[in-house]
Amino acid sequence: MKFEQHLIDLTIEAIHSIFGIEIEAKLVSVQKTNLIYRNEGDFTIVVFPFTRFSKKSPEETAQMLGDYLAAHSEIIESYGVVKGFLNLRILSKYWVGMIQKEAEETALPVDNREKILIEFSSPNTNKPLHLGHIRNNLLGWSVSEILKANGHDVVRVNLVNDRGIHICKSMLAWEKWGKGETPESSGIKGDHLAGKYYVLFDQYYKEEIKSLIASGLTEEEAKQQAPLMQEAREMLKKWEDNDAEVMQLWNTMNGWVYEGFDVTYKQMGISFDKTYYESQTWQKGKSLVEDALKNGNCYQKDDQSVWVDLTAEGLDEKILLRSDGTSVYMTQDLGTAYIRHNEHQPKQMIYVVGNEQNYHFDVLKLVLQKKFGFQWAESIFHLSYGMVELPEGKMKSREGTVVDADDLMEVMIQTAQTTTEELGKTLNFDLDEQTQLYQVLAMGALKYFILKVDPVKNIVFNPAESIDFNGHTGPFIQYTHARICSLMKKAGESETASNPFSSQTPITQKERQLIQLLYEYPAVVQEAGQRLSPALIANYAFELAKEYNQFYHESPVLKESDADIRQMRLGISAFTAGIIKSAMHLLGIEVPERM
RNA sequence: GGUCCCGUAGCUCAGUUGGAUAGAGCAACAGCCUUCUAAGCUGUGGGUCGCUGGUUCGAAUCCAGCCGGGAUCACCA
Repeated sequence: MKFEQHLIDLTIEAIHSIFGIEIEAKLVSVQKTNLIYRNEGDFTIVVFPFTRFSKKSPEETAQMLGDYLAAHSEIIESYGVVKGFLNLRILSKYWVGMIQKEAEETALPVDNREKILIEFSSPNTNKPLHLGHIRNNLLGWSVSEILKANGHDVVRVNLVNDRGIHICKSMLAWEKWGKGETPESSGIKGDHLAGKYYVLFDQYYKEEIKSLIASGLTEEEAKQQAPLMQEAREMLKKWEDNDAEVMQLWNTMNGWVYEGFDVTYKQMGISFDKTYYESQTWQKGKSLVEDALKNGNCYQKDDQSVWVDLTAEGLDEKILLRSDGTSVYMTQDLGTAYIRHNEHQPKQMIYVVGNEQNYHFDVLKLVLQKKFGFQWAESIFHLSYGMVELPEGKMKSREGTVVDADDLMEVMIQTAQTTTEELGKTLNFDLDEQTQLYQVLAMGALKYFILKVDPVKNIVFNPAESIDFNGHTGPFIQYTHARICSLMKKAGESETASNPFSSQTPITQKERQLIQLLYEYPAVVQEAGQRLSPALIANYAFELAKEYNQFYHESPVLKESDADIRQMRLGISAFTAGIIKSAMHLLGIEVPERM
């Protein structure tokens, strides 16, 4: 920051001149003045570190420093001392100019052209998306938008887990109890249809286990020997052998699921640049492991299973190939990472995956790097996020306590509609506009609710109470934007000022705060990019909207007289609307022009 | 048990490289719509920043130990 730097330089000079001591810039702390003391300054210098050699009290030291700075800098209007804090008030005519220049200098790069791959969503094809996926998808989308805003070349990637025993269960159940039923014939969305049969499988499977246990088997034995499970395994085997009939069923059912996912993703407002399917990458992992076995970086046990030893790295031994030679989750992920890196050569590979898989990614990275010798594995970053839990505890798909993504979004839209109608906001909206608005508000509320929380934290989600439209919410910010739009419209085109901040215009305290906040936006986006944190953007947007609302209410009605002030306020409003729109875009949230 | 994460107001969350009297929203109470959108604004009440010690002029923030909650340590994905 140029402005802070100027004050730091000046302070170093002052210390040298007053006390005859050269100090390091590190010792000088310049910060925005705490809001409580804003009436006496814009910036604050902390003088405690100087008392060591000033041999005076903090107050006296601050006083001396203040005297010097006021005498030697033309930009300082006045200063005040509170304990060891020196508060500096900057002359308005300099303040606006400098803060504007600063913003230009920290402006976001248009082009950083670092290629960054980001994987998110990663669904299974045996059931529809749920609340957990919603957090994942929103995070992934927002982070990728933030990285784009920082000038990076972002590739959004989805990895569909389309093979394995889980989808075979759905297929088997459909063959047994639902043959002939299609999304068209039943009117059920494709992914929900697959999910229906997955649940059905589990029900009958449980019954089988129960009766087997009753006939004297242990629970373990029962689980293994249940006829349904054995049939599912056979089906998986047939799938791996490329059996024509099974493959056809697999293709059909997965096709239904993808159609269903498309609808959900569209409703969520997200999309991908590339979709990978595990059915197309799992073999690569297997061959990588086989190579490592030959090179002695993995080892084989007596039962033919293949392992990797990570005890030297402080982790455990990890299985990579089962005794029957088939691959496990880790094996597939190794292959996928390899293929992806070869295809894109990215500078960084981000995986948006829940924190329950922290260990998995530690292992993945270590194996690639230390055992397979791929230096690029360093570029793997696991963007880990906390679980979404319900008030009753964790969601359990088998107990039917999962919150379905489609259902939740539907409920949100209905709530948006009732709330809006109760307020009588859409009386002169036509039907299309109404539908559009409810959609935008509902998704805004949901997305904001999820994204405003730091990703590392778990979220407790109460479907009935959690999502509101008042207060610290997406709709509040959307509302602020809509109100500005309406204001600008009334003011008329001619008055949308291009350069609102003429240095002659007097500025109130509230206006200073708001302007300062507006110009911080690029820095916030940069930090959000470094920390991969949509929450930073979300909280900034709220603060800005709130600040604007206060400004709006404090400002007297704009009359035709006072053209300068009127012009400036309109300028601030237009500027605010622009930043809100941009910030919300980074969260994947649309802002309506009226609501 | 080992490793990792979390703990801030009744609830949901912010809290910058350590800085001033720890902030919002919700909920509660009291006000504000002849004037640019009241999904808003203003005010009141509400805190042992999990506990204890350490470093520092100064700790919610850094360090150590403990307490509480969660995740993970599968021939599941």
